[in-house]
Amino acid sequence: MNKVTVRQLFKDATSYMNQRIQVSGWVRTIRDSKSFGFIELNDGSFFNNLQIVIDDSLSNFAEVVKLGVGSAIVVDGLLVESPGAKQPFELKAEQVHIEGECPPEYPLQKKRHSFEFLRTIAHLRPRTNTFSAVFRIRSLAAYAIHKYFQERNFVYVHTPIITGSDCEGAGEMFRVTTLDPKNPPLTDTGEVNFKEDFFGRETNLTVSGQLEVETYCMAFRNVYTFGPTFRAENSNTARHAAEFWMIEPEMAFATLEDDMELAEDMLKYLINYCLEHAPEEMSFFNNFIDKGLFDRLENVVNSEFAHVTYTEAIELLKKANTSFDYPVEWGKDLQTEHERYLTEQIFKKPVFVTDYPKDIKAFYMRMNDDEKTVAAMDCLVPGVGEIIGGSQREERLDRLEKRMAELKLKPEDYWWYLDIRKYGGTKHAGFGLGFERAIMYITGMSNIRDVVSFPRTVKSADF
RNA sequence: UCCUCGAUAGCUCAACGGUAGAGCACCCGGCUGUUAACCGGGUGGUUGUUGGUUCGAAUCCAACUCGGGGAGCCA
Repeated sequence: MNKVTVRQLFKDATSYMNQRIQVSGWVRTIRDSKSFGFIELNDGSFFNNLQIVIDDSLSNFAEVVKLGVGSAIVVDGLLVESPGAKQPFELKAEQVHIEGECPPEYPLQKKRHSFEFLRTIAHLRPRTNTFSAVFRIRSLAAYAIHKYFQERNFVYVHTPIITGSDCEGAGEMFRVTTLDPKNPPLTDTGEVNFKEDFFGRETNLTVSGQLEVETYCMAFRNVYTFGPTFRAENSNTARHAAEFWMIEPEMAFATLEDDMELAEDMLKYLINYCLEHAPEEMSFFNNFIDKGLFDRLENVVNSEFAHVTYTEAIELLKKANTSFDYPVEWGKDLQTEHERYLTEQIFKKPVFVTDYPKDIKAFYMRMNDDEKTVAAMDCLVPGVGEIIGGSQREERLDRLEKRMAELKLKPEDYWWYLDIRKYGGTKHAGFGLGFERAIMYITGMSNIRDVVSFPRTVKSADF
């Protein structure tokens, strides 16, 4: 028997029309009458279901009709054109083999469930329309990111997950240790003695691969990391997870302008790739998750991103005919409401805000000639706000050391990072894109917990 | 961490100080082209936890737990 996936059928129905084929998958719903019935079968290969027509000529008709939603079956039958309006073709079953029954207590019903409930059954939710679509997009997007960078000869660098650099400054870290928490070895002064720990020092899960990837940038010119990162921040929002993936490209001999060009181009490529390669899923999101999704994505893909300096943005916000909850003032970071006003009301498209005051940005960002601002950029998009943050890095050793001293960072903790400036340093720039936030933006899903297979958030690490 | 809303049947919700209910799911029956199938009947509850107020609490109060939305921090 010719084994076929539902994807093959939908992509090339004519090759299989009026042929005897075998499909296998899971029952999404059964509608039955006295002597015939219909099964909606999803085989995982494609977003849409295949309609199976069954009748009492089947030896096990009575048994098949009683199958619960979620049952696994293998069907032999004839592919025919469907008289029904909702599907182009259907499979007239000649034999239905029951692989795995699904009892009535199966939590998924054929009606809509709340996302909150589905989070409690994260092991079953990929079987629903929404999560099937989300995780196929997530898979495609991950591939598209590699494809984008590989086609441009960026080298993929696996930066470490366990890191000994405890001062990346990007947030609270998760400790990695094999010491017994009830009885740790102590030093003479009564502190925990990490010299006796597995690595002989304090180690943590990485909060960013940037510092490490910068070192490979000085060897391969254009590089990127794409992997998990961890933040032990007590952030309780729909946009934060303790474990998330980041894309961090880094380019040598590049300026902030090159950096923004890359960010804009990559974002557009990513969106186009998903629209092109998962049209069924994307239409589903546009119809059922976020009615304005296509308009928003097309606006991003077809517009030149706006550019504005932080200082100009402050002026624009001060002139804005709106009262903000937080005051607009040069030197203070832009609040969420300010960012959204800029991108949604003033520019109505993605916008790069550049050249922030040095005091609200990281130590490694390149000092501008005005000595007050640094060559940083945030990319703000309508609907979400900040999606990308990047900068040109400070390549001048003396300036970097001076800045670190101001911030009371110990040079010995960064000896290898400073070496990069010492030995053939060049100007370079990069950015970080939160993968989950990109997926949220592309799908219209509004909670990060619903774009991660098994999300880890504050007080929650089930599965 | 702060503000705010919420937790009632397997799911989605109603009942707002006086007998805990509906739709869906599930079970039984009917139906020869359904598509969130339809029609009839039925099963299903320690009202998140603990304590308090009251003749009486799902309902009012307090604490806790968990969840939603917003904010901070950020990606």
